[in-house]
Amino acid sequence: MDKRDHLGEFEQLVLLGILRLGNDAYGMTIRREIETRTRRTTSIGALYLTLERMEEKGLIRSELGEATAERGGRAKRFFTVNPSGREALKQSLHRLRRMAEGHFPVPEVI
Amino acid sequence: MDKRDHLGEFEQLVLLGILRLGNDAYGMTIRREIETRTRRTTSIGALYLTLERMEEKGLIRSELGEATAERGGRAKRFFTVNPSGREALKQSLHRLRRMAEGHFPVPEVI
DNA sequence: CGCTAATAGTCTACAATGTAGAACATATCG
DNA sequence: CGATATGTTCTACATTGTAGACTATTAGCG
Repeated sequence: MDKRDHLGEFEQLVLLGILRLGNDAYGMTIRREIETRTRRTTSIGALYLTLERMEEKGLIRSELGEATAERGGRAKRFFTVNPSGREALKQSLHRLRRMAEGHFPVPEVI
Repeated sequence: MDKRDHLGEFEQLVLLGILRLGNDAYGMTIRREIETRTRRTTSIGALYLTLERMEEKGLIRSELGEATAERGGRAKRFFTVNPSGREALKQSLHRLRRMAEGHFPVPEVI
């Protein structure tokens, strides 16, 4: 029931970032997406560490992309949200919604 | 700009709980509100510690109520959300909204 | 070629938040 | 009084969040 699947605030943002980037979600783009949309700075280390931890928990998965294309270029590591990650996000937003409703219009989730 | 005012997930829930309880927000009721609305268990220690920390940060304030009324009863400590707490909550939900919009219908904040 | 700039990811150390549960306080009721 | 109910404090530790230096890899250019 209470599977200790609580997501931190940053984890929520990262999951949402991956979802919105679709098949182009890797470290750099996820970071850019979060910074431009939320106007909040993030350190690259914080991001990768969070990705790492969420992958260990099975919320997301990653696969190395082939070589590169443009200028600089180390192989990219693309991230995808797993069903359990989607579920955790859904639950997390749902809890927030239940607490906010009636006071703060809150999001319908998924 | 980026005042490191990031709220954790639990902090968001606690702030919302206080807001929704109005003038009857104290430890026990806040806890009950969160548990019944989100179906998530909380330890009493976690709650008070979070309240303590948010008060130190100036997000909320508290005042001791007079004696009691019913059965058992130690003096209650009532909590109120300060303007800065309201603002932090607003910003926090806004960030989430910006990341979710287009994918997850998200809350209009305040 | 060999160097520099550009893009991307790893590692380490530490701060802030989250979680539990026992202990303590205080009042009512029988 | 002692058992019971309500409420808060304290202590110890786990999980998340944050930074920034460091490493890796490739394109462009003299």
